[in-house]
Amino acid sequence: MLNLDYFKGLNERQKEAVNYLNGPLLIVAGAGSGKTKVLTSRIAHLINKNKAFPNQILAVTFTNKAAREMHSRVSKIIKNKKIGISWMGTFHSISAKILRKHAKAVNLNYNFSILDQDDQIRLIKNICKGEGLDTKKISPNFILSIIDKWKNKGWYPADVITKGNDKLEKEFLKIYKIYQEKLTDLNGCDFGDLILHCVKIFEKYPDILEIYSRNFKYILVDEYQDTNHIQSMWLNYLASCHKNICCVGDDDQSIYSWRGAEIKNFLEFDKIYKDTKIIRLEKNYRSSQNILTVASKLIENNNNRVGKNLYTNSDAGELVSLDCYRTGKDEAIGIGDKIEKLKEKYSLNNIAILVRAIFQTREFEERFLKINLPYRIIGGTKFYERAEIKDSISYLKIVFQNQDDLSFERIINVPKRSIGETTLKQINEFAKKNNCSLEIASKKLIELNLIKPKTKQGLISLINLIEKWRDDYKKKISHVKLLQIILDESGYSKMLKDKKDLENEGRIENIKELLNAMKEFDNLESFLEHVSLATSIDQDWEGEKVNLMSMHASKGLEFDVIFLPGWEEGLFPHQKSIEEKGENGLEEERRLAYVGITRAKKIATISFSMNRFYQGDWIDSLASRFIDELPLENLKKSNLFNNIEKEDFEFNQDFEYENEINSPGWLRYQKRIK
DNA sequence: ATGAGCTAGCTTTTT
DNA sequence: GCTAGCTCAT
Repeated sequence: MLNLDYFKGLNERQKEAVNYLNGPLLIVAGAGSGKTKVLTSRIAHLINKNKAFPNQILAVTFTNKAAREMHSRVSKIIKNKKIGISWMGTFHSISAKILRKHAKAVNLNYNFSILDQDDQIRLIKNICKGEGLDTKKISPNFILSIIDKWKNKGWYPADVITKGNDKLEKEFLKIYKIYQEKLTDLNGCDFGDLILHCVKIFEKYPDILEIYSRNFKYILVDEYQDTNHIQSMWLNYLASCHKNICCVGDDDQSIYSWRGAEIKNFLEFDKIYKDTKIIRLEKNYRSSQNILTVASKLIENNNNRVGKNLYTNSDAGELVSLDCYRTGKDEAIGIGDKIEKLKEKYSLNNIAILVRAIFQTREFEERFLKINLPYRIIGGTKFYERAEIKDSISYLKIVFQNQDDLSFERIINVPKRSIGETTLKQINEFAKKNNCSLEIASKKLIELNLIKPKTKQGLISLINLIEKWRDDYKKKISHVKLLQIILDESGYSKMLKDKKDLENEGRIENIKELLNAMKEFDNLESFLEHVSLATSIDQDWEGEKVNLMSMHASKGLEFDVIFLPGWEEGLFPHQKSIEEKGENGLEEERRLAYVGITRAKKIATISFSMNRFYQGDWIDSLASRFIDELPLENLKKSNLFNNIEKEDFEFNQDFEYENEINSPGWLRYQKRIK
């Protein structure tokens, strides 16, 4: 039976939000106001009231993590009922699911591959080469960003209107056109296409749209402030029948405009949907009064916002610390020392350091290794983006989908098979001329005896192996076993084992982890789908470790203790952000600061240093302008300078400071090395 | 085909 | 200071 307790833990506003079921609803949910609770309760309520079957509810998030979280929380409320909310997922995963069913409508096969950014760049580079474009003058990254923008606007190449005589733009459009053609040939699509193709299908085939728009009686959207134009269109189509769309978001936490997010969608929601009910959740359940006040006062400096008044019943709590250090290194030492003291009261897992740019974690890592303070870094290089993982997956993909040229190209000479640039070019040209896949082209070239003996041998062995693996796959060998076979027979394992350095050991570990992760899936197909849409396998939260991450990555998380180092002009707000987007960029940086501060439940510490070793040089830095915007009465300022004369400092940067010797971490380090 | 050596550029990165 | 990505020599 259903667990009806879900209503008890809600405040009046939250109850209203859960209860208001019919018609468009916009929930303006401040930081820590319990929006996930509202969303999950709402889903439970819909099911409980028999308003809809679980499969008639569409719940969209941006991240897999958020989707998982929502899933597990709903399952907890709806005990015993064995129902999956089948349409709960990210924009991309739900789009992929729809697209697999109707792939033919956009000239794809149901088993199309999904390209990640790496694949996209390689494809663009290829096209540029073919078109004689200098990739040094125009970076493929830039071209890709233009194409992405077009896709976000909902434009296929034919829809793009170029401005009169902008030659460069015309060039980009040409590349876009070829790019889309190539994708079709590859039987693949990129992340943008997943959503764009869906929208185009909805537009062109009302009968298909009807299946979905009729089915989705209720739609819920998380982090609505981060949607872009095409996602908003996508939602409009799906909500067109019942118009029961409930979007939750916080304009103050919109920090992904550089990925195409438009706060406009959020701010103008009630213009798109008539009779929109707006509910504000302004009671904060997370932070102490001091923390909340500091964050609120800061964000008040933004002009472009709905404006809200967060309040809390919590105690004033500790003042927010504002620490000034002499150098970045001192900052790392100081924060390390503070954590040493705090860890008696708080679990390390509940302490986080949030930085603007991920390279800033280095200084902390160095220090923490030295004092033996365990830490984990969240974000950084994504698991599935690691070379060895991508190689493994490319092998699997080429077995599964024989048109996947990108995968074929990736592994053709990994491990080395004496197949170099020239041969690859030859294969590519042959494939282009005969309109076939690279694999077929290779076979033909071998038959025609057009390849040098040594290279030929390598190529033949690869092709035979691929065919053998396809046989294995048909024989229903488990996908885990299949990858093991592939890695052994291709010589990949041997390649890693032969190269004995630290990095390669890590690679072998990663592959083991991959094999482990694969076990969670029933078959190759579902695993590959997961891989295409996921970026990381679940971080291990095991053990007691301090968390290091970017402020972006911290959105949606909370910790007892938060450190916010590096609040210096140029670094935060970041120079580039202001240069590129002016006032809007600055406001987004300020929202980022707001997100950072509001992650803290009990203790927040902001810091900056006067000197920083940055990009190979010592630079004098200025405290961030955001620091001037913080309310003094909620702050506790300290200068954590060392008692060392300036001369000493300049003569010897690596001087071991006296106070360092007394720090707990340093003492333990001394013990350890004895 | 492959590795050494040099140069340019350096945010954030849900999918 | 670091590193990715390219050129050039082997």
